[in-house]
Amino acid sequence: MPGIDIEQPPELLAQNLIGATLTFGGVGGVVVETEAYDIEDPASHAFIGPTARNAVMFGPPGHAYVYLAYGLHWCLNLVCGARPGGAVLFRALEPTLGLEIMRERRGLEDVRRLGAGPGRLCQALAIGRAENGLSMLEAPFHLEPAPAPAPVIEGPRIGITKAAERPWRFGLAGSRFLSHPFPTGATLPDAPG
DNA sequence: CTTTTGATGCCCT
DNA sequence: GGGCATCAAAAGA
Repeated sequence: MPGIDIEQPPELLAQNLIGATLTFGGVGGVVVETEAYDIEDPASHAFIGPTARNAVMFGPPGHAYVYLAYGLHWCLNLVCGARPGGAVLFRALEPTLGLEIMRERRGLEDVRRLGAGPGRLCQALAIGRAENGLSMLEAPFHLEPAPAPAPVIEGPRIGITKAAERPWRFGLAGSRFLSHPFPTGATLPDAPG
């Protein structure tokens, strides 16, 4: 069975999602930036245990955990199956499918910013409250593994105050569609230098 | 390029 | 009531 292996810890799943293709309703692109969150991680919504808001994170793996950040922006996560409370936040896409639709949703804009950020990504794909709890392994979602191992870089996560030093942010090396640049020189051991 | 700040909804204690 | 896994616009360099 080809497909993303969701039965792995979030920090590995997050790396393996780099270079994958994510679409929703036929609109989307290549995943170029992710972050991992874990139940033992003070920065994670799952850290405090199951609540009404984070219930999806403790449910079936492969489902979408969608939450509202700062009262304005939706953020999309994939629940992983290695253990309860783990998930991967999709932080940036390189738009490849439905470019004009994404442009309309976000207003005429630079292609590089259509999906560069968790809030922008959700606005471009029209993902919101209604998608919370849906399986990302079935239509209208489509998640396709990277055709070949992608060169991945890692760095500290963004926009959090707790455990901010944890290097659980991952990006496609050299991509021009990241939400924010990575620290120069930051690479993974198997990445080309 | 950088830093700063306002908008805004909901969850938890 | 406090705090937040964000974004865009504005202003300075």
